[in-house]
Amino acid sequence: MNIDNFDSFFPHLTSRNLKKGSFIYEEGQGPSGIYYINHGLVGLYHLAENGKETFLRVFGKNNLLGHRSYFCKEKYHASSQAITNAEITFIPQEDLEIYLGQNPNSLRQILAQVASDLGRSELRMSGRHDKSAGGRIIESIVFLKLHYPDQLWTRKQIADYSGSTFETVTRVLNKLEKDGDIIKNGRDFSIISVESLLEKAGQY
Amino acid sequence: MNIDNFDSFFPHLTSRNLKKGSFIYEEGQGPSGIYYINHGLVGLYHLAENGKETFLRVFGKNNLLGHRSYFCKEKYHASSQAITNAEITFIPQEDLEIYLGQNPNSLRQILAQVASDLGRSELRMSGRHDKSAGGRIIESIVFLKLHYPDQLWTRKQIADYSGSTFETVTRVLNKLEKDGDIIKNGRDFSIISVESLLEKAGQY
DNA sequence: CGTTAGTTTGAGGCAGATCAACTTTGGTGG
DNA sequence: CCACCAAAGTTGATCTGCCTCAAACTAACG
Repeated sequence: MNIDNFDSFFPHLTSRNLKKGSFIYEEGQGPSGIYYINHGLVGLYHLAENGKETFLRVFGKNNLLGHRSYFCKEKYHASSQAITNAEITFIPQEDLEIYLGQNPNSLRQILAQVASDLGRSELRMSGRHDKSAGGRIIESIVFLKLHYPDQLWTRKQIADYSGSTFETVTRVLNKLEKDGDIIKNGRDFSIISVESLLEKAGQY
Repeated sequence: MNIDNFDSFFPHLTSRNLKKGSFIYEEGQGPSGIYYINHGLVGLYHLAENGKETFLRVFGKNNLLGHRSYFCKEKYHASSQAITNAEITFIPQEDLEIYLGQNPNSLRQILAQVASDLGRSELRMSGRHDKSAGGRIIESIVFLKLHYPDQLWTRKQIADYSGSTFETVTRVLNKLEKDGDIIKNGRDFSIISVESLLEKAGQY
């Protein structure tokens, strides 16, 4: 939860319904406010010229979106896209600043969130070199499944999150099922033991 | 500059002199305040169990250090080490909170810094997969040399910053000199044209 | 001027990306 | 409810960037 008492503070703002796959903003644009996710999932993606995608962050119910660029006054460094159908509310700069003025504690909460995300990002960056692809894939499925258990994550999404390819994700998933760490059903799968997986990720 | 009027606000705090190579804090410890760098350079490093190091961030004169962990109430996710002889001041939680209460704008400045660092970190993470080692090395020497021109960066430091190895850095540097983009003198080198380098980084 | 930390250069190997062909899933509309 | 089909997943074969290992060289400092 990133904003306290959202509904009571912004009763005049209207939400927008997004279909799965639609974009909220794109890399290079400049923010004029921030977004609040009423429900649904949104992903932040960086797309390189050569077509390679990196899945940077996931945003869910009650999360803020677009706040990083807003607070450092930069253009968006990545694009945000609805992973599921979603409902979001845009909070224009004017309303946001009034809210921040009346809720001095909220800035501290946002700072805590961004600071935590920075740590996570730096550890993921480190993992790109001090861990194998398999280890990163295991950590990624643990993260994605634990935080968003109801979501069916595709091999491509797991690959883009872990810094790998969907073929390699397939192979790792097959091995994990053979080892009894996960159970596949259809395109989805469920984790048998998080502890066992994380232990295996370290060995990789 | 991360803190306005540092000297006038904390006249009672004493600074500490650090020799090149000494550690300020280590991964896993919990912060009880933050550090202010009076002068010198400090590096933030993540060290993996298999010995691989990642050079996460550089801190220079008047920068804050250790603020990320402080504000999200996490343990340090990496270790900070003096790159040069340095002088730093520890600001205990108590003093810091008084300062923040009297300078509401400072929190916003720190948030802007952390938000900017998050963007940079995520783009570096993306670059680990959508750029070649050569491209990342070129971007790294441009960043390090432009921001800290007086520092002699070793091949190892450039490698750990770019996500590569010092042998590969050597080879890239040799090629860049052959192409006339840099001039080596001793262990150091100077950049002839930033534009030319960045263009080359994209092609890699 | 000795020492050591840093650099250079070459050779070889491999993790995992890439390419390709095929199969399965699950949603859609008739 | 079934037939269809696009999207997602599987599997195997190949290829390569750059990491790793090794050995010699050199700058820079006390």
